[in-house]
Amino acid sequence: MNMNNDISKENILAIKDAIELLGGKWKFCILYNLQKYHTMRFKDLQEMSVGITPKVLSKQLQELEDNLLITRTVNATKPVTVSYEPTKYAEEVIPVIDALLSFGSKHRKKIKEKYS
Amino acid sequence: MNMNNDISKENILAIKDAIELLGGKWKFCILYNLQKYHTMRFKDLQEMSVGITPKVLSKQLQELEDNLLITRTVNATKPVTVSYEPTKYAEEVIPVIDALLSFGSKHRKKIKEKYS
DNA sequence: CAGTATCCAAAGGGATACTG
DNA sequence: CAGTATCCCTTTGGATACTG
Repeated sequence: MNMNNDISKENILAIKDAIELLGGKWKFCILYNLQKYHTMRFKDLQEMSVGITPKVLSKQLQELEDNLLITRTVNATKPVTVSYEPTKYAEEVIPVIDALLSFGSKHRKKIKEKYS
Repeated sequence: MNMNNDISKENILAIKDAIELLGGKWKFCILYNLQKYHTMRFKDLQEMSVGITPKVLSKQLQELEDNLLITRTVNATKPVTVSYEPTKYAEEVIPVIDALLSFGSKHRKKIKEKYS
């Protein structure tokens, strides 16, 4: 098995990087919501990501911000609100989300058929 | 924020399902290699997934098999060899792998530029 | 060759309560 | 509202050694 070519190795590294960046239980869902509604507040995201606790949501958002995928803006309202938005760079992730969504839907149908 | 529509909820569930199925550190790399070479032995996969231990590889393969994404075939050679192949159904995952690979490559370039 | 067995460390994630 | 603090549990994955 000839695996001694750089392209394969590069590709493997690219996939690993992407997964490291976007992996975990929540990030894709957060990005999906932000792409769909464009701007959301902390509370909105918490309600939409059913089951997530504030601590976990906070951490996911910080990591996404660190990776330049979202921006965080504090609004001078009373009480203070914070809005999150996807960056221009985050558009690069849309194809991944779409593909994941498409596969997930097919898979759910397949499972549904199996047990009906 | 109007999130009370079933489509959004369904989509979120689909994404969560897909990630649950394919998430983790190795599965996408394994599937990438299997799509590329079509058939691989345990040892090949271990060498290509640099750093993976046999125990972990074994578990990933079992989970992929349970989810109907790969097949496992024992060959009556001496010593015994085992070959893994992607199923027809696994073709549904290719778009996800491609998108992930594409994003990962762009991201690696972006990081490389940043620190050069 | 293709795994399994055992042990262990770290990361991820959740429950609950609290704060500016 | 938008988090943080603390505590804790489970899952994931890795090291090492061993087997048919």
